Amino acid sequence: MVTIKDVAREAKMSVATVSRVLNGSGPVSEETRRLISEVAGRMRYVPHSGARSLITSKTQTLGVLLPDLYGEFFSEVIRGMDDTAQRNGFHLLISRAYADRHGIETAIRAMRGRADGVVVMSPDLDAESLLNLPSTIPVVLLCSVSRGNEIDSLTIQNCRGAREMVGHLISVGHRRIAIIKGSPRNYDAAERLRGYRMSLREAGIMLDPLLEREGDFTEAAGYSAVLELIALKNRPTAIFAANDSMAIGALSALRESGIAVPEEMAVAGFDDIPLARYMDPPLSSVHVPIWELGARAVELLLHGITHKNDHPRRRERVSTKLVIRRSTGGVPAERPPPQTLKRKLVSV
Amino acid sequence: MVTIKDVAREAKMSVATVSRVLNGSGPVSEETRRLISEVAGRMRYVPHSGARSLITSKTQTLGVLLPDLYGEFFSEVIRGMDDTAQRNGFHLLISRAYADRHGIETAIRAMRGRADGVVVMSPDLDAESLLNLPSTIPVVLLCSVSRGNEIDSLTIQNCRGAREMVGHLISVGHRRIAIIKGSPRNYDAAERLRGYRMSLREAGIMLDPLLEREGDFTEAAGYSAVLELIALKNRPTAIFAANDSMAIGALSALRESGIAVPEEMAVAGFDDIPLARYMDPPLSSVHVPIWELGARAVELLLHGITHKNDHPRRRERVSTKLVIRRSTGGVPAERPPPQTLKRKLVSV
DNA sequence: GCCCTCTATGTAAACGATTACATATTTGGG
DNA sequence: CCCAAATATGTAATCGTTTACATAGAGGGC
Repeated sequence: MVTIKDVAREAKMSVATVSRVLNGSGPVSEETRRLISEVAGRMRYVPHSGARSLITSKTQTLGVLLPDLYGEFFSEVIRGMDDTAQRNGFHLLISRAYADRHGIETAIRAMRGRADGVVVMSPDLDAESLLNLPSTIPVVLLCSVSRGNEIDSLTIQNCRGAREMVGHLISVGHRRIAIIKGSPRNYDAAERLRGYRMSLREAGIMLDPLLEREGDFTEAAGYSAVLELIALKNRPTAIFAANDSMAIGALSALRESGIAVPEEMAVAGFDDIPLARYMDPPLSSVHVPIWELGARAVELLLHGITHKNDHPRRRERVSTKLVIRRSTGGVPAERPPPQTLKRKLVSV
Repeated sequence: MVTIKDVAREAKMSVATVSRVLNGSGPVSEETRRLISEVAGRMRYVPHSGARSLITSKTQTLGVLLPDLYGEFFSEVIRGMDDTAQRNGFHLLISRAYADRHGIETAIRAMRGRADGVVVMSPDLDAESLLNLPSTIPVVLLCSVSRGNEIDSLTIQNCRGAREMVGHLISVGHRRIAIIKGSPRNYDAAERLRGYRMSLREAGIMLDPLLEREGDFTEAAGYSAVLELIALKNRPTAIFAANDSMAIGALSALRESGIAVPEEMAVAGFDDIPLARYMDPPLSSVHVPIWELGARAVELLLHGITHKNDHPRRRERVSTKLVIRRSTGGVPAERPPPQTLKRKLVSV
């Protein structure tokens, strides 16, 4: 491997000068600049980032700790992070970690000397556990919050989004509205449940425990929850699933049970994954700007890094948007004319 | 930050001994071992991986270069890679790169000193461009092959999978079978097209250029391709989409046009994404073991690394499997009894 | 008691860059 | 023509590890 010394020798210059040329730091004559650039290019010299980061104590790398995430969410959040990181000259070191405190600590520790900061996504961790992460480098919490105010955090406007969707169901006439919940330990799921209940209470509708079914964000969970719901003596007329995957499982179960959507049962989801509009009927959902979520998390992290982790902590939420399609009935279907269809779909 | 020197001073030992204890190398007395472990633990010492990799010239990190990938594929391939990497004590440095030769070269170069090897996924790049990647570290090509035999590569059994699916459509009686293609520059897409044609030829069916429609792997492309196909004077009776996303777009278009699937039109996809079984009707597809794809790519890369890139190059393909559901008709629907449903769904 | 072989530990040289400081050369003002 | 300032380049310390080599003491065979 060719090092800076090799280049220096070949160009008959000192390593210092070579370094200066390569980094554009310090004064160098135009002549030397050209000579060294030429030699370095010819020898295909590439600086060794490990060595560089040892002396500068900057790695230009961001760690990302993720739980087991499936589908579009994972891809899109990473896309947002990578776009933002690259634009700022950073790389992404991605690692999946067990969601318990020990797993996270180990993973964060392994980042020492590898990353300048870490985005930790751990929606299933309870707030206390995250209180004192043993980290000297900046940390941003994604989709969870710590109890204290020690860590920057970024979350989805879960509660508001759920409240609006349930509010919409109520506004088109539903009174018996079921929810398929996510895991009780999951922050997003808990917040969405809170929004559901809040909305019902606001409309003066009594909460019915029978209408709150367990789920775990998988299609299979949505499927079996529906089987239970339609077996009830007093069936709901609408179902709000805490995410789209479960809503899709729900649609599938309703279809097989011969229950018409939205006529006999309205269905709504959360996330607005790209496939939602291709369901039958197209699925109403709460749109989550996932790319922005990743992008913003990295921005927060970079801010922490430039301020050497000595900055007022922030707590932000990205806002959601109601997307009403046919599965909730009551409102004209979203069906753009064919000629404009392609562009619109791609842009969403 | 606490360094190995701090630990040495605190334990009144030399850095060499501390290093020996921490790495379990060289002889140390049981007493010193305990003392140093205790001190290091108490001081929360974590070795600086940058410094370590500088001297050992091992980073314990694998680079991953990906194009713009969407949905389940992206998540799942990374999951497979990360699982395998972690099991071998490696980390993943993930970067999205422009798919042109220059972008890839730059990205690979940026990996120097950061990664011990790189997995490059670049299905849209032509074979020649990949011929001489300027890399001293091992490279594995994913979903593409280089013309020479200079680089390890791993691909999907695209051609065989497509051939089998089209063969199945033929076996249930179809003669006019359309294909919605992927981008012509995409390796997977080209191979799937080849399998489609091969299968038709084997059955003595004339190829009809009108039945080969352009696509780009998006739902929108599938949607509009179907609108064109059903406008033909001599409609096909079956549609093979080169991936599931386009098949889903196709289903949506057929539904809106009031064409019954599979009675009036059979539809098949490729990839077998988890959602395929939740479509209406459940979508027949060619199953691709995505996790295994990622896992195997990392295994190949690790092999190259341990052999210092001086090993016979391999060219492997992961095998696909036909999954027939209702959208192609002709065969009993896959609908497991409710009680076993959940387990089965999750495991797929 | 001598020498040889272990075992346990320390010393110091790498690894490949950056950069403070020193030195040499040029430039220009008076 | 001299000296200060500016410019260009070099020398060497440094970052935090690993590890080859050196050293010192302990144990054992003769």
